[in-house]
Amino acid sequence: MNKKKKVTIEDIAEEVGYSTNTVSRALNDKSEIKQETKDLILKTAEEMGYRPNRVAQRMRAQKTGILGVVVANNANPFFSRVVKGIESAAADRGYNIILKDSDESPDKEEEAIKIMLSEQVDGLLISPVNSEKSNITKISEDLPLVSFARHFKGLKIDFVLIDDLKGGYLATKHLIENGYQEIALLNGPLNELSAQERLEGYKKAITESGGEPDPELIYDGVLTMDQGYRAGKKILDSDRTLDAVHTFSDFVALGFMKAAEEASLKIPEDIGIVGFDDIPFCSYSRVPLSTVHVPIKEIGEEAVNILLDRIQNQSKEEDLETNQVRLEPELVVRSSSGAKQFSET
Amino acid sequence: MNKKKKVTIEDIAEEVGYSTNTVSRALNDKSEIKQETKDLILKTAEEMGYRPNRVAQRMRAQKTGILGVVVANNANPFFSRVVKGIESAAADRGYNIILKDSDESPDKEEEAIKIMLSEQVDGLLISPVNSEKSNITKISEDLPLVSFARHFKGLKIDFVLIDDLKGGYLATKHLIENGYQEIALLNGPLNELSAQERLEGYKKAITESGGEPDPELIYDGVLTMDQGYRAGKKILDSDRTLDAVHTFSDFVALGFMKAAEEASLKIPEDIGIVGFDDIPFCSYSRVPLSTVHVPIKEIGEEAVNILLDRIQNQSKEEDLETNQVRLEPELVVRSSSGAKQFSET
DNA sequence: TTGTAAGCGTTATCAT
DNA sequence: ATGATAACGCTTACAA
Repeated sequence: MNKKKKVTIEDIAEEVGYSTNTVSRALNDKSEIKQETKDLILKTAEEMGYRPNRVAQRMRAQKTGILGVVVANNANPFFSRVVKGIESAAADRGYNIILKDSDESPDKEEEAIKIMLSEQVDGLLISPVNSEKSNITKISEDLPLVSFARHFKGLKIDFVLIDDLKGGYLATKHLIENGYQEIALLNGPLNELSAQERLEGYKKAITESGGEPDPELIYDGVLTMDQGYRAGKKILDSDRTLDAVHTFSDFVALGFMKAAEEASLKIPEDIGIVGFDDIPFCSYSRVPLSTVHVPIKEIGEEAVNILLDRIQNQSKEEDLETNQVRLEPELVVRSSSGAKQFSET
Repeated sequence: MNKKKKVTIEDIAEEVGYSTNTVSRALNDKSEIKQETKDLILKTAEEMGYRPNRVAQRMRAQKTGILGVVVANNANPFFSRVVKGIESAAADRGYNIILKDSDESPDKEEEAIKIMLSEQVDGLLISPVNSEKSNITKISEDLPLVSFARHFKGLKIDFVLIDDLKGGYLATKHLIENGYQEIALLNGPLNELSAQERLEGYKKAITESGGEPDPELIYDGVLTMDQGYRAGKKILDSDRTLDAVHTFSDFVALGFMKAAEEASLKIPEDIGIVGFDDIPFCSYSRVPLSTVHVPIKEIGEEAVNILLDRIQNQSKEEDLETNQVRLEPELVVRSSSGAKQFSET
């Protein structure tokens, strides 16, 4: 029993005594064909275990039905859920996805994009590592491209992301309203636009309340749980006082929370914490984490929709305006914030 | 500026005045070619922005360089990290992956497999939803196939998974040794072999200690955080006494933990909890979660290695033995277990 | 209603 | 060292 069994349209043709053409017509349910022959062919194909060869179909169609997905880090639950949303939305519309993980590395990202190009993907979905990518414009001229969760700074490229400014604003304002006064920001890497906007939101909330942002309370490049933990250790160990923190992600918040507890700080009495993303674990952390909820699934779905629209309108006059969507974040108050006003007014 | 710019080997041939053949040779760095022409061709290709068309290459090579990955649920951090491991290991060896999420649905899984077949993937990696899949043997005759994290019951199909029996045993034994006496098992769906083995390990530990497994303490089909929470509610609300629980996943444990705290139970004094998987959040839950650590990354890597070995040896006499690997789990004691002996002896 | 033949982009074989 | 040609499996004009 050898492993070579790939049944082709020709094998079927031979079997039933019709031409490959007729077989193809039957398989694709074309009109001009006798019901009888069609039935026979379909039955035979089934029996022989025929599966259409997508590679060959592609070769003809000059379309692959594949969407390339370059994710920054699939080990991050936020991204893995977006990916799931993408896969599901794509599948609903008959597309498959090729997944590459850039692992937050610009080099791997570039390599991944090249591969996607070679793969002839019909479109590309990407959560860029670096928002200042000069050559991406060129690529997007040839290939429908939508960035998700992050985007390219100042470029006319479709994206779906969270209104980060609003997110940062909401979180900070919430902390202020609850009496916290020295609010730190553990921001992400500033080369990411989302981090830049988060910072703006943070500043806006503080300024609006009559305060003034204190540069010493602003940290950037804190991305992982571990980094959050270590940053927490360092900050809480220094003589810099603070009574609240807003972080770039729930991960970071969780890490910080651990550091805070190790420093014997009470949450939320001594220190308020507000994260970002609303991953499922927020309700299950040591102290349930207040955070900014983000419609993760929708990010993937929207991104796929926009991309497929663009793919399907590719042939028309290309006057499609750039489609830049910002989904609304929402504050979710749990226990890690909001008690300051009672304990200290 | 139209979006049609796909440069082919023929375009290059025309440009440099050589045949497509020569261009191909230059591109593939074949020996029989003048250095001079090669340089010219390479330079021209670069300038024209040529990218090899993988679809066409595949058509010729009758190999795709693609591995199909059917994951049970990419929103589950355990799986998403395995997927990351797979993608990374595959990329290292020059393979791309097509990802499909079966969403724990047998129907979607079947559909996904069909698609992979059509995609002509060189091999298939799958975490099966249902371990009793009769037609998978047929498929594995045509297509190199390795299951990961889960496997097909009694079939001669390669797999990489955790020694679940040992995992269940380790966790239960640990609880027993720490003085817990009524240990419940919140098991996964019993149609999964891993759940069956987990149960065996649980029973083995109890029997070994001179006890007898109590069917009333064994629950199955508890898979998600939410289900863990609701199961916890129900169990703790009943008059059935218990002082410890071992769960099918950390998720379930986290859900159960929440229910336990809502029932004002002290962890680990009143109730001990041991999860499974060791997802990164274990250290960050309300009470740091004891669990059974699983070498996640290695699962993906091993699976890819085995699969590629099989792919590369496909042509040889197919006397390769089935390669069934069980990676060793390891007990990780945190705070949610192990104090019973002190508080109650 | 069915068959013939061309072509998608690439590479391998066989000439030259 | 280079070129012509065939072939991979499929779909689609065009013929019959």
